[in-house]
Amino acid sequence: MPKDKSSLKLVEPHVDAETRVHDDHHLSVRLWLRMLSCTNRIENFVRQNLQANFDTTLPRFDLMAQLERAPQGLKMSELSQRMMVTGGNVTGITDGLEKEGLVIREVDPTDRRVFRVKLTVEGQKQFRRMASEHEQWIIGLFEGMSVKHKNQLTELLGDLKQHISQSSEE
Amino acid sequence: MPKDKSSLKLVEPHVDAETRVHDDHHLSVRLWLRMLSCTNRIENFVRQNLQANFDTTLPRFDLMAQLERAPQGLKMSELSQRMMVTGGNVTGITDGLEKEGLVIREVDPTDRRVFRVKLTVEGQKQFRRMASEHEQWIIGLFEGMSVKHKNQLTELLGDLKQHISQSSEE
DNA sequence: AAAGAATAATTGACACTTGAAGTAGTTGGC
DNA sequence: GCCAACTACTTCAAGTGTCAATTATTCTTT
Repeated sequence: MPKDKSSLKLVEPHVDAETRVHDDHHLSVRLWLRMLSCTNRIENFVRQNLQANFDTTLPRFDLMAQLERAPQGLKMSELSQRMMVTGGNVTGITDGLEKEGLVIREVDPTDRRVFRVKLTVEGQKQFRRMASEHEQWIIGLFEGMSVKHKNQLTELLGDLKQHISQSSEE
Repeated sequence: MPKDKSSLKLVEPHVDAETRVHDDHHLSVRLWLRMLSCTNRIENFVRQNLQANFDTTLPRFDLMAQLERAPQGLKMSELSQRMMVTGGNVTGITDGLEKEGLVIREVDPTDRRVFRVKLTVEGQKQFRRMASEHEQWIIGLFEGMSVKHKNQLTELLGDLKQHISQSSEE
């Protein structure tokens, strides 16, 4: 167990080496746990509202949201990538939505391995109804926070996202 | 209330009074999506590492983490609350861990409805091994970020958590 | 053109998650 | 004491998620 991590970061100069290491280690974990906790709360809130008000689920909503901003349709693999889930998963969710007539698989004429998934007219209608309520929920959850703080938070998370991409791709 | 249908999209910057309000509304949604994206990436990273290095899962790890800081054991309902998941879920995860001898259900002598769930000695050993690696993963993911920014982020998320608690409890 | 590698999507096995319904134990008012 | 309401936990069905294996198609190489 390495005790010497002093090379890690610059820290306030008034603490001794041991405390510095200790604090620095736990700082990241604490931050992560807090982030997770916030996200989970919001996610649960949204999930419950989607269920109660529209009898649908977050993944379905997510998939439809991706399609809404891609009117030309998306390949299954593109959906998988954008939703950050595996391909097998996308198959299942698409099956469900297609069965309800909200989404359609169209064969790509240039490559018969590919499906282009699109929102149906019905799907567009339903999504728009959901999206505008969804926006209100989110605005409500964040309304206790000033615009300035929201911007700060957005920016910090942007940085984080950059750094993560580097660290986790090997 | 805006009849605007493009609620989830990022909008190109037209700059007039109307659009500014519009953007202001979208600020919260954008923030939320970014937060979700960061959390998902980290969570996926941790999940994969837990699977690859310890052949276990995040929920199992989570449950054991809760027990580790409660040596007197926890009731199923307490676990459910702390992990922010439903009771039925905790039953399943506990079943699995108990079957592997990492966790044990002890009957509470004062109330025969409740179980006190505890880590076994074997469970403690395994958890400590996992926890110290887990900490390194997290530190690694966040190491691109300065201590100052980590502190800022932690504080902003703390505020957010407060505000959310108020908004989402009715 | 045929063999082999690569890509797109699906399938199946298993784990997690919720919500609703069910079982067992406890509590409080009569 | 008794019974209704409440609490703690489990069970079940359906949806979500992963990974590994499979099928179908396209690309590459010869």
